Amino acid sequence: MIKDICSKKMALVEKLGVHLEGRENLAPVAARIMAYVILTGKRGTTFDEMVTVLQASKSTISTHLNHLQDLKKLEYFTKTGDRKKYFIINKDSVLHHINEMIKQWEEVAALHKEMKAYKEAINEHITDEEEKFDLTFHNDYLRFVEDASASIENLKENLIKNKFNL
Amino acid sequence: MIKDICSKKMALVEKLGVHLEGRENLAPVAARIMAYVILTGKRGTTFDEMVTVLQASKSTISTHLNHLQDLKKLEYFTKTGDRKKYFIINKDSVLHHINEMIKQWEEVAALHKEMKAYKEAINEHITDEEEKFDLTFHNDYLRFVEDASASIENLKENLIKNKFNL
DNA sequence: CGTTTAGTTCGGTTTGTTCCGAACCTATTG
DNA sequence: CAATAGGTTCGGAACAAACCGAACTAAACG
Repeated sequence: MIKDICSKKMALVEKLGVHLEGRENLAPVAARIMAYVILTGKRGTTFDEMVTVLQASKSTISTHLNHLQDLKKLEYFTKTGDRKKYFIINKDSVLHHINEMIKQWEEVAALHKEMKAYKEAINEHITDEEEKFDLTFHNDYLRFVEDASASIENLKENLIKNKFNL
Repeated sequence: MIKDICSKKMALVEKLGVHLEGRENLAPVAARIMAYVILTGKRGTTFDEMVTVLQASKSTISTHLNHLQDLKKLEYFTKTGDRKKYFIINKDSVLHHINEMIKQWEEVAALHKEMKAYKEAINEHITDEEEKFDLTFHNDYLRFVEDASASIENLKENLIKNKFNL
């Protein structure tokens, strides 16, 4: 029974791990660390536990663990009279994630504006209307990004509100 | 003057290229191909032009070009009496991109639901309330994904409408 | 039929990533 | 002070990716 739950957990670690590898651009073991921490929850998980359960070397766990803390994805708490670190996901990782998204979209928008400006500059030197650059692609994309940013911004506000109301 | 515009173009190709490498998970040259095609616009660009301007081998261009077509990111048109292919970005790439995003978020939502179910199943076997899994992380995330999906879905509708109205 | 055009395919090199083991470090404990 | 706990750091092995050149193909041209 306990074994069933445990294997279920490790199956989920792998599944979530694969997902995080692609999504967050993490190395396989780094992604498994994230997955394991998420699925272990608030009780936290230690360095040694991860070495054992993820079957990776101490050096690998150490390196990735530090990297993940640098990225503010993980944090840890301690217990008095216990030198071990208990790792948990960063409390405001959802918010962090949303902020990352907003930042990325702002970048995309800036890029599209630059490309549009370039094409407009060239269009001025072209007399034949047929030959001119079509800007609808960039306009569509810019509108998409603007609207998406706005709705994410909105979500962010709601999340912050609910954090304090409930 | 023409040289200025050209170097401006190549600078943008590199900048956009770097962005696409990370964003769309493309190999360096593949990302440059996308960037160059985007910045060349509707007149289209040929195999040979890319070999020259991107300073890559025929084999590299060939492989990536086929890959990008498989991914529906690029398409081409031809001219009568001209065997060359003129590559342009897929006409509905914005829409395609939005659909990809929706699909990805559905995947994320499914994963979080699975994790939540796992934690709920374990919670039933735990008597001490303090020890139980906290589900707010998954709930927050699920709400975020649901709302984000809804607003992207909305954007999609608007884009489709505007495509036919104007 | 030989040559040119417009690519494709394959094998191999270069480059980069990911992980490991061994040695090391810094408290604490017996 | 030796041993243990809880890690960190470094050099390199193993593997994967990205790209290239050379040889090839298929259609059209002369």
